[in-house]
Amino acid sequence: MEQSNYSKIFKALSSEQRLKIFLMIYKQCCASGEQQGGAEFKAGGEKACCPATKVIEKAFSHVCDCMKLSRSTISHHFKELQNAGLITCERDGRTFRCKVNDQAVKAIRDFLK
Amino acid sequence: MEQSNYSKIFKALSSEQRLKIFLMIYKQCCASGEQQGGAEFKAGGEKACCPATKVIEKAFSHVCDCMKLSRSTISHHFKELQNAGLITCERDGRTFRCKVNDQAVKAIRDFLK
DNA sequence: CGATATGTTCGATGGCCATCGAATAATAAA
DNA sequence: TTTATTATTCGATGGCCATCGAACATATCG
Repeated sequence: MEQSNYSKIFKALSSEQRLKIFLMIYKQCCASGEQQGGAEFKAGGEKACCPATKVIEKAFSHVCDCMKLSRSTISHHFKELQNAGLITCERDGRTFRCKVNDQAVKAIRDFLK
Repeated sequence: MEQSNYSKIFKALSSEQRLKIFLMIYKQCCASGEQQGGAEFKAGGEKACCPATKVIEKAFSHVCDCMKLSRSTISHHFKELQNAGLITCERDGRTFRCKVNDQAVKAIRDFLK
């Protein structure tokens, strides 16, 4: 992966709020859990953890519940994470499906190897 | 490592120029090598590669030679990399010693583990 | 249909930041 | 000591960006 792509990824994760959102999706649980009670993502009713390929439903709503940011700001952050290639999202009716991009995860893991 | 620390690291690496500088130091060779002829860092006369603990001398000068940025800007970028804990630098007379911080490298590698 | 819930888009705003050149400091060489 | 080299600091500037609220769009429910 090219340097400019890496700087894009790092720029996307350089915002503390956006990093939190990304990790919420990545871990499939509320990143502010330790401080605020640990509301968890429900992935199709399960309580799964860490398989990056898993599709998260209602990601947007859950992030809204966990973070004190306006909806428009959160929408913006989702878009930035998509633009950096970190996640892919898709709407179906009122459901917002979302998953982490495996390639990006691999790229991050391969950085400094 | 805490999320806020990670966002600091990622912020430092989110600038394409700064990422290039960091990788120059990390790899101990000129990051713009492919495009511009590959002037190399001389680490005490050797032609070493990738041991993060190695101290690089005259890092500042070499970066100045490799990049088209003013010295003040490069000085600023070195400072930002230090503030993020990615490198440590030290002046001794006219020599500028510099090395990558192992802990930071480990933290980056452990991200998403 | 009307009401409610859920996301998106837009314009504004305030703040941060990459970059520069000039001035300064510190050191080495002549 | 004078000069040249090298790095830091400072102030200015232009641009990007995180955030908000309002308006709009879309979909579900009653």
